[in-house]
Amino acid sequence: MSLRHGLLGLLAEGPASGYDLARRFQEMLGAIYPAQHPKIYAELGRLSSEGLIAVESEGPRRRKAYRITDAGLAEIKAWLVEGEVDHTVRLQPLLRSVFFWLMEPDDLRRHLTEEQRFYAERAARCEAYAAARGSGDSPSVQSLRVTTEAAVRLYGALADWAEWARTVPPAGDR
Amino acid sequence: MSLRHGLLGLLAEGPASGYDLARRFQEMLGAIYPAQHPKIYAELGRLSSEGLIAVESEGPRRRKAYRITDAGLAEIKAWLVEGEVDHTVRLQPLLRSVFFWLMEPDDLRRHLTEEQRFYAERAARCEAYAAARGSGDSPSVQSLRVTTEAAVRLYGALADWAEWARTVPPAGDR
DNA sequence: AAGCGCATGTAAAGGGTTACATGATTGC
DNA sequence: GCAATCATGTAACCCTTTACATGCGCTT
Repeated sequence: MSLRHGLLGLLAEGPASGYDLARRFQEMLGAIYPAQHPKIYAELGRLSSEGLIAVESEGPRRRKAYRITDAGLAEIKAWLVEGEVDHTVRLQPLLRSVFFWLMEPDDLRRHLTEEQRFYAERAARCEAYAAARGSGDSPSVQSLRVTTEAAVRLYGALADWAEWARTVPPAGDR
Repeated sequence: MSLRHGLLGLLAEGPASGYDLARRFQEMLGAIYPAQHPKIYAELGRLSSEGLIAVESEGPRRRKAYRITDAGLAEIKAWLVEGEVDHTVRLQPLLRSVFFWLMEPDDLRRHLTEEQRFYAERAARCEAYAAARGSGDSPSVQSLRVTTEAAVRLYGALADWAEWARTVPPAGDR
């Protein structure tokens, strides 16, 4: 249950609506922690009923902007320090790689080329995203750059791996 | 639904029981694709009723060993070539990093030190696991080494990132 | 007035974890 | 005989995604 704290954290930067938060989760956090709008609206409802966030304003098109409350700020800060870190990783592409020996060499090469392209593109996108808010110096932007750096390294590592895997196994083993 | 194909893939190496598969998922795939036994037994039941695997033998303690059928082998091979690759990544530690600016510098340093230690240890474990089956040359072992390489690179990248993040932001920003 | 993007939700289904439950065999 | 480990399963719960549904407001 970290979406809860993810929303609190984003709201700590300033008020936002469910729609805003969904968009940010999609374009900025989609690469590291995707979340869809139904989950977000549901969680916002729960957070609000618990007093961790509150409706700040109602706008056109029945837009509801939430702001974080003192209790909410205390909650996210406590979570960051005391909460258990969940190190779970679940990557289908790596599971697939366990079974590469079942693939025809040609298919495998194609697959790895495509994977490499995909990861390189993601890494580039994350880098571009970071560059876009280049000079911003607020604490939250600085944190975001740290996150982006992680994403770039992560996807870079996977891209390099895919390239390595494509060339290293001496063509057609099996 | 990739657990299904994960099980088929492991059974392609040879017959195994649910217990065996659960153990392998825990010790070898736990770092990249964890799965618990209830899910595994349930999926084995489904695969079996669909004729993709079959009970090979019943042993002591009502152990049931499954083997993959021709249909099952065809299914996993088709999946590897035609199946959509799911590139979803969901890493709580990276979500946390978006909110580093909400932490006290001391707490953050402690956190990053612990993270670095954790990832370095995981990388080392994966490396050790690969070294343990060092000389094996069968196709499936070779694939496993490719997977392990990915895991080592991945966790290595995260360890490096944590170390970098700890030192780079000039001590106490905010 | 038509169409797009904003904005919020509900419902159903799928995927996964945790806790509970049970029993057989082996080694001490 | 006792404990540990092998071995399988069920039930309840939680989390997440996909599909469905609706309506407002702005632009052309």
